[in-house]
Amino acid sequence: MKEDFSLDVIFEQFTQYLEKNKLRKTPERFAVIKKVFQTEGFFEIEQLYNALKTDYRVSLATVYNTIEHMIQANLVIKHQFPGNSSKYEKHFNKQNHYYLICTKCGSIKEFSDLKIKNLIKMKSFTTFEPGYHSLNLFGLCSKCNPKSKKKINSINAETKKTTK
Amino acid sequence: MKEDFSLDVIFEQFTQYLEKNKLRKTPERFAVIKKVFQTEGFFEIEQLYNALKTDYRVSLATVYNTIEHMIQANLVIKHQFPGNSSKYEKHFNKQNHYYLICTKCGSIKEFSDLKIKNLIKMKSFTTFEPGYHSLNLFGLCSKCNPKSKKKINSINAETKKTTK
DNA sequence: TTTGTTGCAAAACGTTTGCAGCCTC
DNA sequence: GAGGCTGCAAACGTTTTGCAACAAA
Repeated sequence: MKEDFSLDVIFEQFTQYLEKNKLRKTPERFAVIKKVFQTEGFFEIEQLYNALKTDYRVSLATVYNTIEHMIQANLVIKHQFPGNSSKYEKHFNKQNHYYLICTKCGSIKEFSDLKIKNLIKMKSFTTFEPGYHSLNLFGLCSKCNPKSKKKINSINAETKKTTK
Repeated sequence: MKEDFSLDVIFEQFTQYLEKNKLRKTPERFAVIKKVFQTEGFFEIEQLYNALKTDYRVSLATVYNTIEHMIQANLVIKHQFPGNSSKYEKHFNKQNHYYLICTKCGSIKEFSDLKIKNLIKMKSFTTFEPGYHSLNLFGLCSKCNPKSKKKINSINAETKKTTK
């Protein structure tokens, strides 16, 4: 799930959000954003906080606060998968999110599918304005599936191939 | 999202699960199940616990414990929508779950779409065995959408119509 | 100067755990 | 009878909150 972005553009987008909402441009906020966009894949708050602490003085409360703003500004997505703590993910512009979640071991694997994506995007509603969507397929991963000694009759095995 | 079920069948399915796993058939467990299947829509543990307490002596721990077994037995689904506490839903046999979630007010509305459902069900994976899926569309509900004084150009407004 | 934002620590909250006694099997 | 299950209360881990000091506007 590669994305093109430069920190400048991100900062710009966030600055606009801050100004629009009459919020202050504090160094802490930009430090958090920078770290988030340097992080690959999911991250948890505690993780991010620890990473930040090493070269910057921030409090947990500020990290939570800033992430919340980033969500509002459409720069971060919050996932609440099975497990104790929420997972977050950077989210440059609108994107969609497809996951295979193992109901036994909890492992999460991303996949993508253009046909599904387009079909969902086509759909419109009378009173709801869709932004992004996320699709979770719950099931058993290869490790947890008893009858999986390599499944052969896959019609279209396109995990991690269809992207972009 | 109406479902046909009788408590007997549910009890039967759960009993099978218990026996298969060498677990005991305690009255508490059946009291929890009964209450769950008498509940419409989502519920939270605290809610369920309070409802049960009025006419039965159960502990919170037992409620959590039993719900966990019901999930394993495929009788309950756990949702972790934005918000503090998990939401649960009875789940008789395999079903899928489609929601419109307002990113502003957090309201959740169910919808369904046969085309999407079928397309997703068609998909197969080399190393993953899908069970059920859930699709979350995040966006703005009518109340929170500034430019929604009744949207007219909806191509196919089929919320709550496609459900079988 | 004003007032939003910060760090800190305490509190809150949902959920999990330990344990003695109970009850299914 | 043995061992899984219960209720209870304490513990846990994440997230939120209150507040005085600080700093962006």
